[in-house]
Amino acid sequence: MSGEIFITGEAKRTIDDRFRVTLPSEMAEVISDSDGNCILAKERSGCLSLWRAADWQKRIDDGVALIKQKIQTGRMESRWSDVQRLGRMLSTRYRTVSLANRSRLLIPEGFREFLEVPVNHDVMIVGAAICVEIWSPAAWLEALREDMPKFGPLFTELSA
Amino acid sequence: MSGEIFITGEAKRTIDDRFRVTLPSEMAEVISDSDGNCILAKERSGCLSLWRAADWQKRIDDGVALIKQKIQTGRMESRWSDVQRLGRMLSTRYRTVSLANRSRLLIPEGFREFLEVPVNHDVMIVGAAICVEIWSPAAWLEALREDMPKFGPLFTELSA
DNA sequence: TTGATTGTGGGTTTTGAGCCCAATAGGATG
DNA sequence: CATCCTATTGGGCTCAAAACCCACAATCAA
Repeated sequence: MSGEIFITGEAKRTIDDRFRVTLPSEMAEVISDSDGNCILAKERSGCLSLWRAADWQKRIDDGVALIKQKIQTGRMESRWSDVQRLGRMLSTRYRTVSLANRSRLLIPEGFREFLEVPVNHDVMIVGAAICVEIWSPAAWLEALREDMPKFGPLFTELSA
Repeated sequence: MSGEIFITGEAKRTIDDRFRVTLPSEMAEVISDSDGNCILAKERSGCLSLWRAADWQKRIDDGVALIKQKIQTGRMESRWSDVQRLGRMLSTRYRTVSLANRSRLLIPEGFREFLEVPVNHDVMIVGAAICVEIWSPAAWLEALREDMPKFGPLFTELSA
């Protein structure tokens, strides 16, 4: 993970009639490489994520390495959550996309239904530290309600 | 916490049609840095808070810096979904804002609905010792009614 | 080949944030 | 009481970003 980045910020955008979204320029800036390319992944229903290509690759490699190591040392039995996470990651369908004019993303066929947002409706663009996420408003509210109470403990734990 | 500050005071202001509020000059003075920047945070529905960037940093950015460092040194490999989740919550919870003319705050998109005060209506600006709070009148009354009875005991306890 | 549909790259319009200044109000001062 | 000063507020101007619109290319089907 190219660690210098830590993306935060929140913005509302609307999907135009051709399934395009304009990302906030700062986010587009950090997420895309010099050709304007990045990785679009299905995160969960109602949510897509955008990654720097290098980070995405690293994420997969690291995950694989981690699991291999655990299998070898016979520690797999108690860590099914990691296996699950990896499986999810690998089976998550993703593809490379390019941002037109450095900031306009066309949501490809196959990802549209997954996002569950109809044309000419709003999405939330959210910085998630290591990636940028695109949420349907409904899923976003749901996730907030679910995760907000965990904020304190999680912050304490991760920064310990 | 830069301990020399202890903000008190109360004022009524109205949010203008461009979502601007003018802070009492004494408060604006103490919470903003030399560039007029400070941190705006979502406190609870109906209440926003303003912090000196330096103080906020003590609370949050130190932790973020630590997490960044952990990411860089590869100590977050198995925690990426948690990092994502945390980043997401950080994104919605706060952002840095700058005060125009040293005292006028533009309430950003995303914080407006949270405050629940329509344009051209009043808010209460309240000094809360270490930060400045912006309350919707309804939430303010509610909080007062809730907290007032505790004031005596609390004051006695804290000043003992 | 033709026409419809979708992707792509512009351009233009509109919106909103930042900045500035003017008008008002109210307090302090001489 | 007259004057000055400063805090607050309202509104205008400008610029950049976002939304909107259109023209063209590519693809595919009839």
